[in-house]
Amino acid sequence: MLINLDFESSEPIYTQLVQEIIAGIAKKEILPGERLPSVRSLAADIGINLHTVNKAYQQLKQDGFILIHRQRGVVVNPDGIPAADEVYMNQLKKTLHPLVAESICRAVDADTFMQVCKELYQSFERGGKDE
Amino acid sequence: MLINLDFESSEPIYTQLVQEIIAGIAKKEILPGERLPSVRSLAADIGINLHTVNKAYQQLKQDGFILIHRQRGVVVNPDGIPAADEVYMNQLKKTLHPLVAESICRAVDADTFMQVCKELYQSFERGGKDE
Amino acid sequence: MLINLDFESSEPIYTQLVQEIIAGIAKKEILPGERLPSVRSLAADIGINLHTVNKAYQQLKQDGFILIHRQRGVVVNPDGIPAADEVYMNQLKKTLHPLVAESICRAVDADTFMQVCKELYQSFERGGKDE
Amino acid sequence: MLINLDFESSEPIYTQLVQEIIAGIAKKEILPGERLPSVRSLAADIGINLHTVNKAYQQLKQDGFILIHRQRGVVVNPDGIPAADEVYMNQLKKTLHPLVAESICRAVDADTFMQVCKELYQSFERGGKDE
DNA sequence: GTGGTCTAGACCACG
DNA sequence: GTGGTCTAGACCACG
Repeated sequence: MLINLDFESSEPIYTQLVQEIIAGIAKKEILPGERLPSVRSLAADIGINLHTVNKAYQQLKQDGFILIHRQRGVVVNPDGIPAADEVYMNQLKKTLHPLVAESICRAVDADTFMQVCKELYQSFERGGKDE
Repeated sequence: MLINLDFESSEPIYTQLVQEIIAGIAKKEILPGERLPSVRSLAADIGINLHTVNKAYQQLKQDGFILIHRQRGVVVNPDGIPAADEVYMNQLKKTLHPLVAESICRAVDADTFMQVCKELYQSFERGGKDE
Repeated sequence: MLINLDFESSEPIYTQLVQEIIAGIAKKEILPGERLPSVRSLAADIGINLHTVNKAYQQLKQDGFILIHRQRGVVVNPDGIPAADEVYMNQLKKTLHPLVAESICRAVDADTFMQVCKELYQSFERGGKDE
Repeated sequence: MLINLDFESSEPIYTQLVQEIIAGIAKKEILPGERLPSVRSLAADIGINLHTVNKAYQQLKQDGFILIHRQRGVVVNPDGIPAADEVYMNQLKKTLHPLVAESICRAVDADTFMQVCKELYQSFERGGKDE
């Protein structure tokens, strides 16, 4: 899996890292039960601090994506990622809301918007070269 | 237009304000050429800092949503909001990307995702009671 | 509220801090909506690192005890603490299980055990001098 | 006796092992004077490290649950487990304190809390299927 | 070797 | 002044 970080972005590094790993799982580059690099080795590989990696891992653990064994390291949740519940769907809507609002203002119609979503979905199925 | 702010959110107040105003424009509650309250009066109405409102207005101006005249005050861009260009669409894709990734992991399929988007679009057309 | 930490304990400082603050809420020394000290001032008062206080606050936030406003600081959840749900009760049972097991081995009968619990409850109602 | 370990728990394995054995004694699945498996065989059975089992046994010995003979192996204390003394009761109170505090905050009243304890006691008498 | 905890110190966004 | 992020470096428990 390729981790792609933008150090100039205002998006925190740990958030970007979280998103990259989720993308890797979505693309099935890492499967349930598979190991992720240790905090230290990933930090060294990327060239960031170990605490930053740790913060990303803690959030992924919190959200059910990974399990952290103190000894055996970090693995993608072997039971799979928890399916979307009402809380997730509401959160998703809340996040999409301003994107839809601005798109409407800028004359992007619903079909175009949905087409963009569909293509993103397909890019993950095809191996996710959109990243 | 109703401005709805969540002071407990981690989203900065000025960002929420920007989004609320954009939502108001999307719902056609405020039309091109119409005036927005002055920085001072809006700040007083909502009970937030002058700088916060100013920051929001500056960003809206930057993005082509409003014009700020020294004398005539703040108006929604009379020429309409600049239509989406390639830069906007790329930015949109980049923002949607992690949402799609997590949704895939959580077993939300493309049709469900697009249905959520469609409903959001419809909520704006109907007057945006989803806010 | 008095924060009482044991730096010799194997219990992490941030965990002790979490427990002390929960005890303060249980004793009604801090009420819903009331402010807690800022991360920095509490760290300075106790003589520990700001990150340690932050970790405690983050956990309290996670568990619904407090809200963290970036500007206005930290307040006890004005809506009150989320009531126990099934998850909490199961967690509680799981934590009590080994305590009951060892107590049985050591000839502490159910009535004595429950009496200890009752007295602890009463100590909180009386102002919690048991701490 | 069934040893049930959760390798995904943040609770150290040796602590879980200690608790499982104490639970077995509480349920009278192993009686005073009865032998426990050797360090080696238990480690092999469960599939964990020798040191982990050893650490658990050392703690059980320390707390008076078992005796470790060079030749005769490991036996549950034939004189029975040392009864609770003041030290134990104080330790128990200290452990229960944060559980009671959080339960109060979460609107679990004393009767409910004690009922949970009572049911745990009963589960041990009935053979401890709650484990 | 692994993650967990803690410290010290820095810079930043927000308001 | 507030919390958020990030770094660098240290020591520890676990196995």
